[in-house]
Amino acid sequence: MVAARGAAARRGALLVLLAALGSFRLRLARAAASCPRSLDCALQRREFCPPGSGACGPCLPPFQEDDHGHCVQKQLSPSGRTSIPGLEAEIDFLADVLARQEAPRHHPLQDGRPRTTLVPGGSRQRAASGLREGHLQRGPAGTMAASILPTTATVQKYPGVEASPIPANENMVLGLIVVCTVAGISALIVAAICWYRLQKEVRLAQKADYSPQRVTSPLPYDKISPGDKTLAQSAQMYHYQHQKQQMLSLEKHKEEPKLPDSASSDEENEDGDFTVYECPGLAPDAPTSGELEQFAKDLKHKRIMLGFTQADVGLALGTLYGKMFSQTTICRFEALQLSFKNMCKLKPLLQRWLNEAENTDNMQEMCNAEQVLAQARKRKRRTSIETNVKGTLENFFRKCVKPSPQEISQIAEDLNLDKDVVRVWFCNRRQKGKRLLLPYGNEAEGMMYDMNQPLVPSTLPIPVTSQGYSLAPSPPVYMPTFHKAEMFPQALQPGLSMSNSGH
DNA sequence: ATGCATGAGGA
DNA sequence: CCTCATGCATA
Repeated sequence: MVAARGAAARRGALLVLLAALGSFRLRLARAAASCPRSLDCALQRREFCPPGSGACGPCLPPFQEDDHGHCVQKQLSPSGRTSIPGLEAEIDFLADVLARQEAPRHHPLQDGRPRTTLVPGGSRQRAASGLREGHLQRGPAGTMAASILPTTATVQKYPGVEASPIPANENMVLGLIVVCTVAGISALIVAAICWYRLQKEVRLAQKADYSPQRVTSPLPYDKISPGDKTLAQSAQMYHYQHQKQQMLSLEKHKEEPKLPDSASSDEENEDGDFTVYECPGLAPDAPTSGELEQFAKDLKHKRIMLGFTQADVGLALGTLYGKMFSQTTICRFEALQLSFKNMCKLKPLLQRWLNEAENTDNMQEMCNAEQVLAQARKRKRRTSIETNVKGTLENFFRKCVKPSPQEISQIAEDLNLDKDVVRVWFCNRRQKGKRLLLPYGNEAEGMMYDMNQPLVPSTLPIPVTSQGYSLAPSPPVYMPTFHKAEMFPQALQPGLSMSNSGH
């Protein structure tokens, strides 16, 4: 049984590695697309240069720089009159043959150019070497290149051979030649394209394959690539993560600030769920709202420039600092949708990641995979609440943000929902409301932060961030007036269910 | 990007 | 039971 588990675990680890590899390639390709130069260039420098900066250096042989400073493949460039020397030579050759047929006796060669030498061969040679390297993907490209190229070669001979015995049908021969030429050209082009793709793949694969050996991450577990070891170590990692997390959270005691003006003064004391101010002293760096926002924007921008996804970042945080985060969290961070306190807590980590990601060439810290084994518990299936029901809930929420258990039961009954679902819905709705309600008005009265930054009208209750997403979209954001809920004590009589449409 | 869910920690 | 931080699943 233990053996079986080991084998299964190994399989799992392998799968995960494969998946990671796949995503890594994808990312590379994505990043490459944004690189104004060639993929080769980027790979050589092991980074992708930002568009506009000429940091990539000159284009490499198979590419050529165009007017916009992009590296393009010569064959593909539409204006590229320099395209494929081999092709032109072949065309010339065919033309010669033709000419010789038409006027065999007259002027054997109109010009003295020795034009038979075909191609310096760059393209084909490279294709061959590419094939040699790429045993993995040789399938389609390999067979194509192998079968098509010889074909063109043989085709070229035919005109000469056939044409002399049949001098009469010159038109036919001409047509044949044209057809063959066209076929040859297109075959060459296809082969070139295939070769290019193949090359790309091969390089990516190589890069990805080498990477595990170069990885050096601060954690002791990162040599892990062999299966079993991975698992054992990830288990350790888990403990480590939790411990570290707890330590982290212990050392920070910043509190979420209350939004300064809008909401009247003293409601919501019975629950005290807003702690009013943050304590100034304890945060290591106490970012201001402006800083946070700026940082979030920065992070997003650079992350994208570097070709990472939000999930990558979350995973990388795990391998870098032992605390992993989901795509969701990174997303919410970038969108400033976390509580101020939460933002403050996450910022240093992300800051560190950003530095790391910018200044280091090994971009695969995130290839670690441990999320699999963390998946053990069964989760309640997500209940999807219908829109109209949601509307009703919203109505309830407007009247009372925190219904009592009885009220919750009542609502649940009315809406034919599970009580827990309703409860959780209210919890989440409150959470959301709070998020929307107080963006980052952290400058609690005492400390006015830098006034030179008109970034966010953080004193306003309406969250409008400079990122352009207005957080008050179609559904009118119900600013929960966090009153004591006494206005709605007995409101939940059975008959009250609005839209008494019955069920 | 978001909606519903979980779980820790706090009364 | 709540809040809060966070995540899976999905729109």
